[in-house]
Amino acid sequence: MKIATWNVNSINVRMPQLLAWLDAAKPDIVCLQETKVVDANFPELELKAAGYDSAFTGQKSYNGVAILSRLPIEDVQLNLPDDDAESQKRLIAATIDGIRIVNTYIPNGSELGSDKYAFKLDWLMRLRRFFDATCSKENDVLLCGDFNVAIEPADVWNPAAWEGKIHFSKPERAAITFVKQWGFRDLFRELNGDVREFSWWDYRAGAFQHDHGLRIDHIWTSQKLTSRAAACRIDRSTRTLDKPSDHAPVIAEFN
DNA sequence: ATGGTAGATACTCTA
Repeated sequence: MKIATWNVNSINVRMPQLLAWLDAAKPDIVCLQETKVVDANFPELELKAAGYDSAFTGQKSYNGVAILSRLPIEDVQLNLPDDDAESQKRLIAATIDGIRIVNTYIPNGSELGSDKYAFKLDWLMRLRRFFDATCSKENDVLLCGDFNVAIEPADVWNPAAWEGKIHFSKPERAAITFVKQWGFRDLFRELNGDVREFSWWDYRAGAFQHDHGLRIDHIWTSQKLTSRAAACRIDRSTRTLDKPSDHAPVIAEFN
């Protein structure tokens, strides 16, 4: 069982790359973020023709998340429980092959002290409450997506320069750690030790060419599911393509 | 010191 997460930064722009990548990487389940399309325009039929069912929730221009799967998608849940119809589309959950999959596009936060930063911290508290209220850590649970937070220094190309900046400030790291303490393991660290690999590189200033990146795209698993994990890796190949997403896919394999 | 690029939209915002 192969499960991947990828912030595609517009599914419309990335569709040719997504289809080619599905064909090459052959994941069973893919969680997408920043689809940037309303539901009426989601390319459901093209993905079905490629062998994937989909569940999605999107909005115009910003945000938007989707789950693609070769196996049946059950018990789809959209948004956090206290969201309303106007809320930003940042969470979709579903059960596939007995695994509760929770796909999130955690708010960027813009800059420390901003309204968006406060929204990010609050969103993370609400995400923790979502797990307390709706999931059991005795089950197979997987949380993945663009977390917009680097957890530890090894997740940052220049930790000294990034300390206290957006994506690596102490309040963000404390808030995401509180989510983790629900009962998750960071699967990439669990399986790869202290290696320095990144999942996102800014489009500007040749960041990818210099490997000036952050590891902000994550796959976290409950203890039960962690024990089935065989591999977790970041697929940098998509970042070398013409007109790439700024994020690379992260792929986990389970026995 | 506050640029650099990309995407969607509509003459700017978000990342």
